[in-house]
Amino acid sequence: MGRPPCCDKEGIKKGPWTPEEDIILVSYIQEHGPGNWRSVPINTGLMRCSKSCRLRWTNYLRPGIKRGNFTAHEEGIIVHLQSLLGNRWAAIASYLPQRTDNDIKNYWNTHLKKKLAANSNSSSNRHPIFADATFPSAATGSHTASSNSDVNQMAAIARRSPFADCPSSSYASSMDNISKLLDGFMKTNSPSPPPPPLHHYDGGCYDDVKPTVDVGNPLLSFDCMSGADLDCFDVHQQQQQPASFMEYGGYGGGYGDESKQQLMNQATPPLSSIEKWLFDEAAAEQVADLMDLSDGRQNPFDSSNGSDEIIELPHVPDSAPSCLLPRINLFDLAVNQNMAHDNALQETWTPLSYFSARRHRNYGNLYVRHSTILHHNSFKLEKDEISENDAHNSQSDGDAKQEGNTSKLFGSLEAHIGEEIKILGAAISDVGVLEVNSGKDSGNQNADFSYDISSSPIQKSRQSTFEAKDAVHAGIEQLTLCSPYKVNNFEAHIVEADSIYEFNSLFKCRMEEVLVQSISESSISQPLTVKLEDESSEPLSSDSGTGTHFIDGSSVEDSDPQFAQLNDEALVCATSNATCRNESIEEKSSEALLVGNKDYSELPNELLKSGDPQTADISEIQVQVIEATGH
DNA sequence: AAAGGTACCAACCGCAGCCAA
DNA sequence: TTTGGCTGCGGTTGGTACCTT
Repeated sequence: MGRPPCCDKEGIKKGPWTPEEDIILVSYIQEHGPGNWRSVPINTGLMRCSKSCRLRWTNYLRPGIKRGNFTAHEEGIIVHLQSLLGNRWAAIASYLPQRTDNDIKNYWNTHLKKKLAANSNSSSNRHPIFADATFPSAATGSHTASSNSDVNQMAAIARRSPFADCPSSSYASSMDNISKLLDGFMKTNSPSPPPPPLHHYDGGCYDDVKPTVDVGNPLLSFDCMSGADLDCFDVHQQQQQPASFMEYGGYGGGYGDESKQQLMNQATPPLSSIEKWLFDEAAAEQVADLMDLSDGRQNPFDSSNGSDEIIELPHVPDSAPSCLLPRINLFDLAVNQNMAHDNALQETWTPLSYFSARRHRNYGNLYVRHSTILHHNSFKLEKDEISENDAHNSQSDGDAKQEGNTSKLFGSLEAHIGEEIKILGAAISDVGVLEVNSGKDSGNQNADFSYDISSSPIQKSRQSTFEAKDAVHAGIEQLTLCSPYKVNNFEAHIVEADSIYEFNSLFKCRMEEVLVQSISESSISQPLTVKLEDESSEPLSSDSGTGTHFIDGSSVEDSDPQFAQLNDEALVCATSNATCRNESIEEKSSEALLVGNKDYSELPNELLKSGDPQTADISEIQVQVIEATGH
């Protein structure tokens, strides 16, 4: 009868997860996919219950999660949905794919609730948009779940929202593309079968989720209840809503017009006006503004703040100091080996990971290609914390050839990769837009672009720079990411989006996937200790005899494979060179890979000019491959 | 500088529904 | 049909960092 217990109660570890536990879990899920949580602690050796593993993955490790720094738009959505749904955080989270229910719940309890309470004391300052609205009062139905005063207040506000005045949204079509992304990610990275038709993006890339919009969904029942009053809305606009919008909430996931048509032929519930308003960014921002929900915090990674300052990322002990260069090169994390090195440590390692992505910012007329080498020194092997058995179990599927490295791996991972996840995640969380395709096809000419890419400088430069090489998906923007260590195979991940905003979402998701993948694949399957060549050593590439390698590329496409080749050569070298593995790495000078394009020489200068001790020495900059084109 | 208070959030707890054995 | 594990969900707690006095 029943199933065997997922885990014994005794010996179960509680409390905060350690970075090495995270890595074990991530690498396991990377290989097997999420689900079957009962087997996770058994197969990985994690002393955690399955529930804890699931929560850790769902709320923290899962790709595509955006953490912290809720935008005013998100705040508006949360407030509005909370007023409609009550404390149904999972349902609310389903409308914010990058946020977890736990995160939203915490944010509500710690921020929004207080702001609403404060706002309730000054309700006379309500924005005219509410005061003048004549929205029907249908939301007083039983589906308005919450009973607290905050909710009632917000429900009252919601009832008076001016849906009809809001322009159409691009938000929901983002969900459509995220579904595509999800599908692509499943095909590419998971051995699991493709998801069944009724899936929608849940902020992660695997999870099966119940359709959010169903018969009992208050957002729909709302309209049903208030149908008599719908005449006050722009029904025509509703009818013209793109199919992708209709797919939101579990009806999406298909590719192309054919799939969309099929989906349209399904029993798709009518789009409610409240949804239109809900997903409309402008409207949500209005809500946020008028509710004065923003606490004025400024996202340090938000380049829209107009700052050109170099942002220092939190320093991780024993790890490489990092900084961000807004508007210039968000992903080039400058490294100072000296600061990171600790001679007292007996075992050190230097994983050479290549994190490459192309990214075009729509600020400053710069097209920047980002390549980062994360260079670690002096990582101590914490044998007390991670047993060899743990390490072995974490690789239970075999990889005997890597067995000699496992203890080193998990010892080395320590806090650093975990922190790296956070740092890069933070950087990823507010990056700009990647490549933008220029064309528009006839099929999309009527698409309601919330951002007119045809008039953007991005598009113009895109035409001159990338048109020849990249596949053209007319009418869309296109993002191409090169997964680390797969550049030679060039598994390009092409994501299509209908707007700049979608690109942001998709890019964030994809980059985090790439990051996880790079950790799982490169750090685990690749040797962990990479001896960097100093200037007197044998060069890694025949391109250079000095140890400094020049990638001569006239374009991003040219330099990218060269860079990857050099990177792979470095790894091969480390693999074949046994002396690279277990010796303490003494002070090694770095190699600088400089693009042979004078236009790229400015970033190191920027770093030098910065006066930042962490970045001032160009010899400490591992790699700078940057391209600025056009303009 | 130290102590106390507060804010934040990751993680746990417990419940309910689902479903496999 | 029954049993009990799995999963999703919302509420709560405990630890840590920050702030105030």
